[in-house]
Amino acid sequence: MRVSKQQAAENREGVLDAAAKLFRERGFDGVGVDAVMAEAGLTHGGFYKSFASKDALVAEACTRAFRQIDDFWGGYAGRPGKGLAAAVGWYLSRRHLDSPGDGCVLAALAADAGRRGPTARAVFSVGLERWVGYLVRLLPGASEARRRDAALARIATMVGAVAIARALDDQSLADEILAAARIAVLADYAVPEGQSR
Amino acid sequence: MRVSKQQAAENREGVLDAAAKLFRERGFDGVGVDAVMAEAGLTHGGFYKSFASKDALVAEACTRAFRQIDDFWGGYAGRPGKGLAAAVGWYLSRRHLDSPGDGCVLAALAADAGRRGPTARAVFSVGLERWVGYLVRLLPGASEARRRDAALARIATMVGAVAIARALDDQSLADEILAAARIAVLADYAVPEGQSR
DNA sequence: ATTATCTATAGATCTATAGATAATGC
DNA sequence: ATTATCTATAGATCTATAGATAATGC
Repeated sequence: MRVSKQQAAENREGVLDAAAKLFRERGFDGVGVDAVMAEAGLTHGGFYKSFASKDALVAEACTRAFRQIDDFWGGYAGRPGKGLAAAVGWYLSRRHLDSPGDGCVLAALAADAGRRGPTARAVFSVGLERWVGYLVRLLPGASEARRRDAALARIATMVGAVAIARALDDQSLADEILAAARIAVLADYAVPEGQSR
Repeated sequence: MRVSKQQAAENREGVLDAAAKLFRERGFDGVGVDAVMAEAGLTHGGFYKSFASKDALVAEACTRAFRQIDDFWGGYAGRPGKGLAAAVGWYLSRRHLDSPGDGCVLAALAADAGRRGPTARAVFSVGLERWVGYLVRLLPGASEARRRDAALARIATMVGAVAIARALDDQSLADEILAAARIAVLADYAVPEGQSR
């Protein structure tokens, strides 16, 4: 019943992976500690040897989920121009909609995070700030301040579009809002100056 | 212990008001039937005389919450030009952030709705479509199709900005994303042609 | 007599803890 | 001997139901 120190560390990682996935799929209140442990292939009793509380798990699991944003947007942040369209294309896609457990933590859990305490909210503040940094690098524009505003607004558009599209029963309306968001996020940036609108 | 037919109808309305408020504040999974009934000043046992299930309550409470969107945006939809800035000004305000129980149902519950069944999601589809209708009337623009795209994207921006801002621990970052969304939502529309960007 | 609400409770689930178990690591 | 995990369970909470209660409405 006891495993090696390394295996125990791997198990802890597995719990975090399971939590990061399940929370995004069902929300913080929709997933119990038992479900997370079961997803990780463990029994629920051992949970509190690794984590102080469910709240601590929430914070760590979100930190982990934000790392996927780093990987994705950070990966595009080096390249200019075409990178933005490709990244936005995936973000505002049906594929992203249909895989919340592996998708953007903000689109899946921003409202849930708003109902939690300072610990989880701090993770979201730091994570958002990093995403803004990557996006600022992808957006051409005059001043740094303007690019920062543009990045913040575009993140809001993308996150809102995915969250809303998931809430809809009407698939064609969901596709419409994704398409409309794509146009708004790429307009004035991917398209040469003065060509759009 | 029994009340008049009229009083019973009023009690049912009170339960829906309580649910519409509490769900937006704590999420569907964060509020039990008992809490809703207590908020309405009733005991939980009587709940199932009025509603078939919690799911039925969720759907009806969201329908009620969407009616507030009708009142607010529908009220502005008649007037052109200046109405948009005023409506957006409230929507993207600290006051709205701080009163989720009386605020936009999409900003508070879109992600939650995405985890529910077709009944609740149908309410969101119909409610969103109505909001789009009001906003299309507020947005000048060339073709109907372009105005519809603009309305959808701007709804996504507003909903995303409020949901994200609520998730943040950092108040100044929250204010920043609200301000950035304000600029993005009003640009090219409230500002005379060619003057912005 | 009907019925809106209340009291009480069943059965499930959730967070958290206690103690047992058995393999690791000194 | 230490400790990672398991079994078992406490105490709270959640959805839903059953039966009692008492005022309405025929």
